[in-house]
Amino acid sequence: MQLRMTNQREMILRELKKSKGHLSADELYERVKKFMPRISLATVYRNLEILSDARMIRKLEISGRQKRYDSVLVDHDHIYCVECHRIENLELGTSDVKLPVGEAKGYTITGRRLEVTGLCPVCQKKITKSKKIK
Amino acid sequence: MQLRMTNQREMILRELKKSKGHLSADELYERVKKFMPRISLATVYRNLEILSDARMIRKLEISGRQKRYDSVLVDHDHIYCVECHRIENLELGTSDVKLPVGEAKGYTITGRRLEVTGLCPVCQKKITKSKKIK
DNA sequence: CTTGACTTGCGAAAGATTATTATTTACGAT
DNA sequence: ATCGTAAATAATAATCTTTCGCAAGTCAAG
Ligand SMILES: [Mn+2]
Ligand SMILES: [Mn+2]
Ligand SMILES: [Zn+2]
Ligand SMILES: [Zn+2]
Repeated sequence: MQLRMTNQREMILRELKKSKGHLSADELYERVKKFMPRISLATVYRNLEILSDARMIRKLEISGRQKRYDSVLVDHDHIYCVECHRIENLELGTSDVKLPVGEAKGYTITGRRLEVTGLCPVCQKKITKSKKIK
Repeated sequence: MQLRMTNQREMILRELKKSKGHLSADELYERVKKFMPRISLATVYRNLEILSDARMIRKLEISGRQKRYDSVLVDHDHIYCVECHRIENLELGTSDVKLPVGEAKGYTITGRRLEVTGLCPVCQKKITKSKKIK
């Protein structure tokens, strides 16, 4: 099977890269629709699947009900705001995480998913304010 | 609001603890149904939510479409087979993972989720066999 | 026994993703 | 440039997981 670079696929890829974020399929759909009003949500899903199979993007398994997609291909971790569900990249030095490489529990290890959870600066402020009101 | 320990709730809790695994709501439903044929799936979902709010079990945010529930309350991580989706506990020493405590990127850190991915022993064997056939 | 808060079972609804299908399109070969 | 065809699209239906709404049931306190 050979990949064709259709207008839709190109646009989806471009918008994901442009955003620098971790968009869900429907967020991406809303953005792409600005330029291609007739595109279908299923097309966005289909292409995100195809593009991640082709290792041109990454599908993130992350907290929350919706899957998110990342245009950054190099390995990295994420930090997640438990309040507003914002996701940001987290660059950890090699000394920060020492994981069993090779094997553990008889498993052949292929990777890891590390998600640090916390409160983002914006949500911290909101909470501080709401406490003052009380 | 006070929790009542109903038969259904007790059974759900018992079966989750008995399994020692990381069951999804519908897996648990199937098991409980053996003893309580008239129980509703919604009751299982409702109680899993209530029990995890009450910190009697933990709801896991992990790879896969379905949420999974854990009867082990102490902090621990997981290892996940990318082939058969089995999930096992992973006890990592404090020296294994050094994460930014306190804050990073302006976030107030509240926790972490670490998921090591790999191939379980069973799936390794299966793959080795299928290669031999070729 | 009566009251009222907590629960249940059931069906419907919601939300996210995938499948189906008729039609269109990209692109290598002619 | 045109053609043939496999790949892709739009629209829609279907599926899967989880939650919701509500009438009926349960239980503890008074
Ligand atoms: Mn990222
Ligand atoms: Mn566990
Ligand atoms: Zn936030
Ligand atoms: Zn496996």
